[in-house]
Amino acid sequence: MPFMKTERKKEIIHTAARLFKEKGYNAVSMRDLAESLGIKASSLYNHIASKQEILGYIILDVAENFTEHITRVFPQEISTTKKLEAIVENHIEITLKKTDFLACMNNDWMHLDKANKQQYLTLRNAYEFKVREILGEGMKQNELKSTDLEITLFSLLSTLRTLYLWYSKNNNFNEEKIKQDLRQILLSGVIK
Amino acid sequence: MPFMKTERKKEIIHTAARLFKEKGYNAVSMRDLAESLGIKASSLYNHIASKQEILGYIILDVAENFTEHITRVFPQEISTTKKLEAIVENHIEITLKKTDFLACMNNDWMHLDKANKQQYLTLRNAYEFKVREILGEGMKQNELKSTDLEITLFSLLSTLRTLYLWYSKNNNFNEEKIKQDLRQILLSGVIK
DNA sequence: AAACAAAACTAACGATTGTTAGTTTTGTTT
DNA sequence: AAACAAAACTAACAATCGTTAGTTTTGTTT
Repeated sequence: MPFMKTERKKEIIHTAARLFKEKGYNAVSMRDLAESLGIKASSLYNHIASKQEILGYIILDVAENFTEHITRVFPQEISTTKKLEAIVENHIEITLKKTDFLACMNNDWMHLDKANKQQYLTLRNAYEFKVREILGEGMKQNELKSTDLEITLFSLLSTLRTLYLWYSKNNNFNEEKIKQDLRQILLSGVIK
Repeated sequence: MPFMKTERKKEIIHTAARLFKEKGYNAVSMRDLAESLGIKASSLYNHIASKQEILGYIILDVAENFTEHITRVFPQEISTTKKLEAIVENHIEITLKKTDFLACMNNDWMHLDKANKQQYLTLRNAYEFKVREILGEGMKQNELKSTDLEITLFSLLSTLRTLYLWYSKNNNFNEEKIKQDLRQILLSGVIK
């Protein structure tokens, strides 16, 4: 069966992400993961190098998704409001498409090994920096209310980061509706 | 030394909370905990019954703090805005006074044993229900903007729950200032 | 049918986990 | 000084952890 090269690996990683989301990285054993896939734990090592590798793949994958998007939006010559809307939209999209990966990133990034953790934190800091710049520019241009920059940033990101929790509970998750509602709640509270 | 009855136990629990906050429940061994206290792991069992007991104590303690407060505020005959302000204030206070316990509750509640988990979730659901009622009443009385109730609730609670993350990073955490800022961001975006 | 590689298996390893039993130290009370 | 209890200790247990080595099964390619 040498036709599926990385297919099985992806299957393992997605199953792992689902389990990690439910119980946390450390509470999921390789035997648990293997059982969910209908194989023995040792068979996993035909496809992956270590448990750590799985975690690294999951978290850096979704972290890079965020980085990629904001790197594209940041330099555009559009209003602050438009940029923030694009960011909210991106969070919603990733929440919908990569729920398990996102949950895993939020909850288990501190269990990454040293190299991966450093890379993750670098990406995260760069992301926060860009959002901070956008908010700051909006306040400077008098497009946003001049509340404390840091706390506004924190509040915005907190809500967006934990969106997946709310998504899991409400199955009637309408992408267009939630986009409008979040814009109203998060941005109308900030926009003059 | 039979004078300190529960003093040492509290010390253990607070140290555990600090470690759990940093590394997560499952990543902290009883030997790690003991070492932080300068004793051997087996000595812990002179004071506590199990690792689970520690987690249960931490989480239910802070959960009951929230319950107690909202049970007191909920039936008061004051405006919705005043109630929400009281809730925000309480979250700030607990964030400041019980940072480690709160972080532990947010991150490790799913590692509680069956009985404690059920009790925690009951308390949490009751809390959310009361906040939902308060928001609903405010919208009904036309005191709040009529955005989607569930998503407003989610956004509010997300920010408040993860306040401790922001607090850890910013050491210039002025209680009075943050109270005002959060009221502006969270409530002014909602209040007409 | 022979050859081959992917992917499963069995069996086991050394390390670590939470916890228990039994003993000694420590400090207070009589 | 004798008695006592709190709280430390040593030593070990059964279970589980991630992982490795070596082998067999499976399915495709020649």
